[in-house]
Amino acid sequence: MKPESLSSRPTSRLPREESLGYQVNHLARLLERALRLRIEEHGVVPGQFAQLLALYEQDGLTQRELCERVQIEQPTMAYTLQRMERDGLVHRVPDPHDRRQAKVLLSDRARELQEPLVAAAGEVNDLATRGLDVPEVAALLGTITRLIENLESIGRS
Amino acid sequence: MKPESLSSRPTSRLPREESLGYQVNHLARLLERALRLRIEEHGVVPGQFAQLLALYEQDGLTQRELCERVQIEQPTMAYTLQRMERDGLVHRVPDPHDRRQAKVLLSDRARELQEPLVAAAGEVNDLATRGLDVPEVAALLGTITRLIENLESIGRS
DNA sequence: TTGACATACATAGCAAGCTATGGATTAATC
DNA sequence: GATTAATCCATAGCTTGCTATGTATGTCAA
Repeated sequence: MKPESLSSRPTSRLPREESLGYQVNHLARLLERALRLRIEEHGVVPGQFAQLLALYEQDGLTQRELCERVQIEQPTMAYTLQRMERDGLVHRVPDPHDRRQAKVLLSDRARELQEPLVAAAGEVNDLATRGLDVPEVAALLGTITRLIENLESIGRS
Repeated sequence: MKPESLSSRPTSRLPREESLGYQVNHLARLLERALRLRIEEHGVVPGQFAQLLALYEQDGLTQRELCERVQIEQPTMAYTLQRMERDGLVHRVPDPHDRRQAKVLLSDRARELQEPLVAAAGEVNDLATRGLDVPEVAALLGTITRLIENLESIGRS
């Protein structure tokens, strides 16, 4: 009995329900929507969320450091930081020792949002994983991490 | 020993690595990139992929029907179909019985792309799931499906 | 010290997703 | 039959992601 990987199916058909890429994309959009509904009252949008989490861990990172931690390309980060600055979540302080870069610092408002934002993310997680037991969720996160490692390793090989 | 769900953690910290939403978003972007690199030679982009799969299953769907199958909002589909028409992948034939709608039909070129596109998706799936055994991948897809059902059910409740 | 390379950030242009809204056509109701 | 409601699609405006490219600053070597 052959393993029958997804790519070795006999015909050229590929139902969406069996397509990993489609399912992951769909899930990502649903999670983003659920998060958006719970954080918009705080004037935050999903694309700013990971940046805020990173700055809660360590404030004053540079744009480059944020890119590495959040795993977002630099131009995307540049625009996101512009919107976050516009929305009063961060401000940037030029580094006097290296005028190419600037430290990104949380505003007071952003710091006050930490609790409700993390709570909102927890709500979404709980909602999404309703009916699943703890090992199942752990297995999910573990498998996702392995896929991410697989996909990131191709750039480095 | 308490279950300790993601939302009931003691502090207000939420490492990205433990955040379901972040990890799923990250994985989705990596899968999209891997697919893009493999299909761009055929003049197709990731956002057109699910639509093509749906039309390979059944040609001549309306925009509305495509939205339901691909689970994309109607305005997004409208723009994507415009680009697909521009790129010579589909054309639209007005329905004489209901002038509000039109059937979306695959071009010859699009039909010829079915084999290589499905092969490309298979390659990405195999690459992403390298080192995982078949039950592990099946469990992943099954769990993802359950999360999708959980998140979709909130709109209907 | 200066010319070449490297690094940090910004900008342009595009894709792909969303919500909100509008216009045209069909269906339903009075 | 006329009005109202529902349906289908298009458009506007936004966010979030990407690649490609430009500009300014810093670094290093000749």
